[in-house]
Amino acid sequence: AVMILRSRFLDARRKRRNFNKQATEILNEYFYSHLSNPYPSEEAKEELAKKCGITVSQVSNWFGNKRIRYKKNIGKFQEEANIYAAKTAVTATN
Amino acid sequence: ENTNPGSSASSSSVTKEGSKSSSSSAPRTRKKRCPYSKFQIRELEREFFFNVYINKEKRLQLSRMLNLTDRQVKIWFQNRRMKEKKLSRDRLQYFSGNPLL
DNA sequence: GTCATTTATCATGC
DNA sequence: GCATGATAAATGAC
Repeated sequence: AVMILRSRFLDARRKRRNFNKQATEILNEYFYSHLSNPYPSEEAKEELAKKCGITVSQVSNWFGNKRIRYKKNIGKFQEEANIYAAKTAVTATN
Repeated sequence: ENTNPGSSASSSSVTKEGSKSSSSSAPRTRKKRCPYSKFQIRELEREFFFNVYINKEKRLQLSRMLNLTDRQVKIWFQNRRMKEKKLSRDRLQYFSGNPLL
């Protein structure tokens, strides 16, 4: 029984499960409100991880994937960018 | 399986890439990531089991046997140590009171 | 040496 | 069939 669990998490790697919608909202909010420098500090990562209910490593993975996939095709994310830009436009005026 | 451009098994390929180009062309294109073969991984893991840190002598020996550059073997061990550390962190968090499941 | 990262690849979800 | 999260090579800061 324990052995099964152990071998389960050792390569728990690619048993991918999508994040819930709320977590994705939080991550996208941060990403698009820091689009000029989308590199959260270690402290910011921990806070995001806590709010999203995921690990810090998962936060790092998400930002890594997001940065390169955004850069690779900005047009595809334009609509998404506009949505979150309007939602967090306040930060620019602070 | 593993196509490693620039390194032939039998030829006496010299240390580095030949084109240092006195014409000062420095494109320095990033080397394309090429996944290693099953055999290469097995041998690397075998050595990693004995020694998490590999010395220069065994490194050169391994690189020749696996048809990889000395730098590739060195970097593989660096990445492998980071992977081990991450696995330890995951293990720790899994067995303590933070399942996050 | 570590370590955050970039990039391509992998494996899965849907 | 791509979107998405995680991992595997490769680079660079320090």
